[in-house]
Amino acid sequence: LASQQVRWAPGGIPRHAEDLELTRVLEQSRLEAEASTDTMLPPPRKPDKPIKVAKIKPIASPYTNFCKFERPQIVQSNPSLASNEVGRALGAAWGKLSLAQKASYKQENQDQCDNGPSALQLKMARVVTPRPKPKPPPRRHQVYGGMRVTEGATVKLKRSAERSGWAPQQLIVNVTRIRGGDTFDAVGACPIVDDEDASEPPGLVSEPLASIEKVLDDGSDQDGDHDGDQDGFEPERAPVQAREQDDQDDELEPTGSAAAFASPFLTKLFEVVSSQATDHAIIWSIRGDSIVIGDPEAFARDVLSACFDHLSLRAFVRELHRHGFRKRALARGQFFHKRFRRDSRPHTLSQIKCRSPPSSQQERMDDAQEKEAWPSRAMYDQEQPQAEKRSHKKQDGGGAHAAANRPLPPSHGAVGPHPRDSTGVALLGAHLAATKRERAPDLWGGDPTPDLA
DNA sequence: CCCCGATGTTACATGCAAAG
DNA sequence: CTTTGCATGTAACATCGGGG
Repeated sequence: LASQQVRWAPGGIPRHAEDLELTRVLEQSRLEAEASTDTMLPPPRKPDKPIKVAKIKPIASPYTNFCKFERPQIVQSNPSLASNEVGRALGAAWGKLSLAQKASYKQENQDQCDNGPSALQLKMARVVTPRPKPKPPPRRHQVYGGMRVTEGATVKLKRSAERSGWAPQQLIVNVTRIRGGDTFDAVGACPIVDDEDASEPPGLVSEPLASIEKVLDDGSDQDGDHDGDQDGFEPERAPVQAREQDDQDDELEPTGSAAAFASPFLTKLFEVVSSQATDHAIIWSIRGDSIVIGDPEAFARDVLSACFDHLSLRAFVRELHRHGFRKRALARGQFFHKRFRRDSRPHTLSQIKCRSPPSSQQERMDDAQEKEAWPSRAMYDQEQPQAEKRSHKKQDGGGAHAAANRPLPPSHGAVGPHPRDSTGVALLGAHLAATKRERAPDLWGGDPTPDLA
């Protein structure tokens, strides 16, 4: 068709008879194609894409904030720069900043977490239109005090001052759903206290313990057959139900002498978290399924030195990891383990196993024999991206980035020094390590940590 | 429309080795 | 066995162009 050099008049109308013939042929083939598709089975449906798991956004780094703010300005002043060149320019500009200037971006970053829009964000709002933030999910409140609560009710909550050490505060919330146990979801909280400075935006009633002060407006029936009973939850019976559940647990898993094998570290940790004397430093989360180190400095100063002999905060975190604890996403200083809960029993703690490196002679020999029996084991450990070992991470090994860092298999002659050493990356690593030591110390690890103990 | 690459930094997770 | 230091890997951040 292209060789026929069809000439079309403006408006798409062919000029000559040959063009008319061509049009007729094309139209006929179009009609035939349509007719054939009518009788054909529909094309096979594309396989459904894997369901994307919502990712929780971590805190943006100071450098990210810096780029967010500076990138538009660099692009505006140098429109000819490619995107990678802009990134390079950003890196150069970041390197020229003093520690104080970098810290200011970190401060902005912190503001972003604590107090809503920061000065930097407001400044950037003129450049980039921010997306509307999704409505925050209802907060879960723990209830004690034995007052009956129904869905739809408006209740007046009182923060527990004696446990949290915070100023007592009263709030009005709407109960949206009875969760069972001793918690319910609540929205629309607003402060009703005299202290105006203690105001807190709706929906941000958070954490520790709250007790029901008064049911202001019970939105459902009063005869007791409210929706909350669907879960079998009766707030005034909650303590009794908890005891009954504990008894059932005991029947299923008799304690026996198992408690004697619980790790001393876990036993101490459980005592510390449960003790009210250390509530200023470490507490249970509101659901009782994770520990919250609210004040790392106080925790290191008052708790670690007293209860964990010469254990620095960094080592404490490492010990948590060794026992299988995980950090809660987006929650600094909050760790959880499925068996380590406020309502855990001693035999439950004993089921938490500590991961130890092969320390004994026999274990070392076993390890060596295993490597000898299966020489590719070491290669497997290297070849297998850690993302595959960690079930919660991506399965593709990080794409080209991981492929670039992945060592060559032995068949490619990767015997002797680590391949990184031959690529100059080792020098880069040394440089990074040197620059890392110059950073401000971080109490949570990674950087040189003052041994507060 | 979607995905990938490029850019530098940070936080986090984990393995290994050494010392006590 | 405990504690610690060091090394390493990975994901995430924002943004644009290019390719399928």
